[in-house]
Amino acid sequence: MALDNPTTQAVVTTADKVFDQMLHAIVEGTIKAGSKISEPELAKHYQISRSTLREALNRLEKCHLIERKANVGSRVVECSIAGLLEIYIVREALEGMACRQAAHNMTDDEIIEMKAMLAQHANSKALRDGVSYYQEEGDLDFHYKVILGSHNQQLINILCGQLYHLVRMYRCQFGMNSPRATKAFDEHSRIIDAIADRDGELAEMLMRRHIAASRKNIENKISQQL
Amino acid sequence: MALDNPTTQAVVTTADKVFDQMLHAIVEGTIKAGSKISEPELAKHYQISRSTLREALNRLEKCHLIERKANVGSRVVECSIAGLLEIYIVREALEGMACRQAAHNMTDDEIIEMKAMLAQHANSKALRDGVSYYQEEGDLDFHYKVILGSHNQQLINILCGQLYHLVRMYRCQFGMNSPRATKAFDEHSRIIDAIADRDGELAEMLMRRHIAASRKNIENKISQQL
DNA sequence: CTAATTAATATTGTCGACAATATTTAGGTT
DNA sequence: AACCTAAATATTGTCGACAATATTAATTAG
Repeated sequence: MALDNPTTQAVVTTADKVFDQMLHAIVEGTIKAGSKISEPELAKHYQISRSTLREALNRLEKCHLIERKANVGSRVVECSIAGLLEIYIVREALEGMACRQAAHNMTDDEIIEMKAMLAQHANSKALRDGVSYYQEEGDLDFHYKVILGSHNQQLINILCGQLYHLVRMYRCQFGMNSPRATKAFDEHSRIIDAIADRDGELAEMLMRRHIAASRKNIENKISQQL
Repeated sequence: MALDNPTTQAVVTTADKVFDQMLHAIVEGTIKAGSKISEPELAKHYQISRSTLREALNRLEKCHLIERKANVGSRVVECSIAGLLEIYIVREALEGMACRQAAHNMTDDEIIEMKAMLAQHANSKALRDGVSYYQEEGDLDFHYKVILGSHNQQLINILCGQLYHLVRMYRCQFGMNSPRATKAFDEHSRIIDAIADRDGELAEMLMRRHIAASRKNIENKISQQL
């Protein structure tokens, strides 16, 4: 899968595998949002002991994909509009800062690599045809690279390690294919330019606007539906 | 304890208690930073089974206080200057945004309560005498209130749930009592004013400067020591 | 028939033992 | 003596069973 998380270490233990499977299942909605998680049932389903399952559940909790109450159990998080907007607020702050840091800390090679990636996106059939590819994988790839470029392990952990699974979940469940594809591409280009110029202040501002625009796009859609 | 985390739910299970004890031990350095964690040894020390201990370890990992490698074990995180600066970068971004949100979302009552808290800090003996109290608990209390005032659950979780334990750990281990006490107090006052004026943009800017000033203060200290 | 109380059931929390993997120690070869 | 190899040891991962708590069902009083 194209946007495999560079921060996720190699999957070795069975708890890792089950975590991976459940991650996909939750993100894609196979395990429904808001549903209660039955440990005995899932343990039987994955053919593992409850201890191992609970280990996997702990990692899902780290990604904020499930919530646990003592002596009661776990539930998959709900996907609400309010929750989505909350995430966008966090992303605006963190990715904005990541972008500023990337402008300071990215190596020249990393910048070259990023430009190459964007050029590839520009040529990609999917972008010309429609919105699908770029919106999904390409967009996430771009944001990933910027975050990694910050060279700030805390930022990387929070954004790539936990928040992005939630972002993907929302994208899957709400089926986001907004008409911002080409516009977003242009914004990405300008962001890279700012990073290449080592202009952290501008880079942060552009990234924040970029994310805020997506958020407002959603807010508009919602208000229209009412 | 004055700055008990409002997001931490009631401690009911034994794993919770052990988590709490280990949390304090790590923050205060009783369990040394960078040290390896022996599951059999600690399980014996706390008189619990390894399963329960591992449950506690999982929560510590969620706070980024320990790091685990598959089939190898857990280590307490190291406290490096670089790591501290990374955290300040994240705080600047997230608390800045939290402050902006607080300006939008805090209730009038919450703002009144905050002003009262600050007035109390101004009168507090500790502030007049020295730097100790305000730097430690008062400062954290202030930041907590702002974060909670954002009414953004994601922000609250990340900042209060995980990042602040690390911040406290650094404060304990590096023994931070900078000469910024009265200056910081003034900055807090202006931030609250901005929130009361519902000026989110200014509130964010002031909070970011406030945190950036702390970071630069540390950077200066370090460069002097070299 | 409704509501509260209690009994029955199911689920989560905790435990100790075994299996798989890593680390250390001992031994042998160059 | 240094280095690689292999046995021994210790540590982590996984399992199934029991205890504690919550949820549901049954029973009884009003």
